[in-house]
Amino acid sequence: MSEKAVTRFAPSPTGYLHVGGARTALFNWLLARRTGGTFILRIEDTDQRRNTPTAMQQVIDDLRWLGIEWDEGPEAGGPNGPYLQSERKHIYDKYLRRLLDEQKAYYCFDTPQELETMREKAEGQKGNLTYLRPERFPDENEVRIAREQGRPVTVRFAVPQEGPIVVQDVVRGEITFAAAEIGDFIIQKNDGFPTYNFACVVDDHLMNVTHIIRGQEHLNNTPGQQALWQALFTDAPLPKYAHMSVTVSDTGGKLSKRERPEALRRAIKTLQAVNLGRLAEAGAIAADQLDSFINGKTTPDMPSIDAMARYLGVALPEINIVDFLKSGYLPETMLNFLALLGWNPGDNREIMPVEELVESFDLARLTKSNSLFDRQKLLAFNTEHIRMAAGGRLLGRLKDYLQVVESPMASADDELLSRIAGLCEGARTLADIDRKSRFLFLDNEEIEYDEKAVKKVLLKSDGLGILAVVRERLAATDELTEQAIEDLLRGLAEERELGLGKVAQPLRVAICGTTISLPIFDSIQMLGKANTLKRIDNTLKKFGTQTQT
RNA sequence: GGCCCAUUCGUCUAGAGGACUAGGACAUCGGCCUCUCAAGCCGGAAACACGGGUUCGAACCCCGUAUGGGCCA
Repeated sequence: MSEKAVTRFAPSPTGYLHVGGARTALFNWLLARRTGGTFILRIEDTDQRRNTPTAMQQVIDDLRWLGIEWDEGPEAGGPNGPYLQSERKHIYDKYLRRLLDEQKAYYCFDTPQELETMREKAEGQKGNLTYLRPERFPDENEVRIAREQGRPVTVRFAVPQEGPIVVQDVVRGEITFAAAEIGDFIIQKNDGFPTYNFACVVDDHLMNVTHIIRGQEHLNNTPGQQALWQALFTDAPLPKYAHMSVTVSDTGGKLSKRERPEALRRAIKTLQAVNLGRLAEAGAIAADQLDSFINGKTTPDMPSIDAMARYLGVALPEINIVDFLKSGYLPETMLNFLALLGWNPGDNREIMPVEELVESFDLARLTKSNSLFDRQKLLAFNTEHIRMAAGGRLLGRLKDYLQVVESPMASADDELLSRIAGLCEGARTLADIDRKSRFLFLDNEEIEYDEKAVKKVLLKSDGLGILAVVRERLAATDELTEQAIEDLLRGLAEERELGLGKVAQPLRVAICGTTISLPIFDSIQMLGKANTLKRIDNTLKKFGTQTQT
């Protein structure tokens, strides 16, 4: 792998970066890094309707979080800019002119209805729906007339019809397409902007891209792009194409952003007694918008979806990179896991730090078949990466996370957070750490008691009675060190011939409201004597009258 | 509907004609450990889609079928 690869990631900025896009970016980035080459970020924003103003920034933020840095692109600059296709129109116009002058492309003025008719006719015959090239290409005068008549004006590439088009794919080998199957595709839209198929060919050449790694869904576009490249840049060698397998969802089909709204829709339908008024309010949308969403007609934007899910307390499947961030995954987990979806190092290694991924990466080892995105395995990877990060970069990751989810723990100092993180060995996500520890950062009166926990631990087996004894003994202890607390609790358990759990659990529920927390001895020590006693008192007072069960 | 791609345990995969009694990981099941949740440790079950060839020999090569996926509509 001596050749320095120039690769690119070319998202259209339609929203957050999702896992599929992140994987494409990762593979291109890995190859560039592996070969000491260049990784370019190019924004494909020529579709005027689909771009949202903040979307590019979101994609940039997500890539940064993952640690995928680009050598050329927005904010980074570079010799082949601009890197926003919307700012490159003059370049595409130049190449388009040349194609037109050389009779390699031609204008057409078909209305959508006419196209539809042609299609139906084609379907009736053989089912081969390629565009029928006119015998004579329209001239400028006809273009002017068409414009005056208000007909759409597009430009099509005249795909050379001699011989089959053979694509050399790094992953799949030789793939042959009949030229007639491809059909003259549109390269400039009525709005004057180039289509994806045209712009990316021009840009890839101008940016000296050597390798195009992308999803299999682009395979069928490739012969057309290849023919275009050859028409445009006769002598330039083609870039190497590598079409990766697609990542499919466990719900079937390609992993898609639509899964989150769909999951929410299902949840709303399944849940009993949903207060729709409140729900609409939570999502900051109008009642009729909500109605139309529930009926599958429209989809509100992501913040609304997220807010409604939070209101209902349902967890939506993570799809976008930010979703994983918010669920407490580490960026190195994502990189590692995504890399292994469609690639492997050829031995039994699985958990790998980023540097190892870079060192081991090899295009020849891309997998052919589609793979399913397995969240359980992701969780296992995260557990492992949290373990590896412990004592090092975990602290920084945890702080970022707490900030993002606005945890009350976010204000804690580094020393405390380090100690807490140290007590969370085996945590699967950063959310686990937050969940087990945030009781330390709440006011005594803010504790919410989990109903099941109270029933099981306090109201049964005389949990409250034991708690009262624990309270007295804690009060009588001068200095609550972890050791002192342990001795106290173990002593009591032994005395009563109980397991430690029978003593520790009521205490745990008393101080944090649930049965899940940091180790109890440390918990008490960190909470401090006064708060601990106060919380026990609150608990005894609140549930003391219900002991007779 | 047309074209393209794929098919090894439930899932991700190793395997590039004899090294395969098909290896690993996640999940699952059983046990151990245990103050909770996890984690950890030990053990088990679990796959070459099907049918034809080629070959002394096929998970591996060829052809069909089936299934899944993608693109164009």
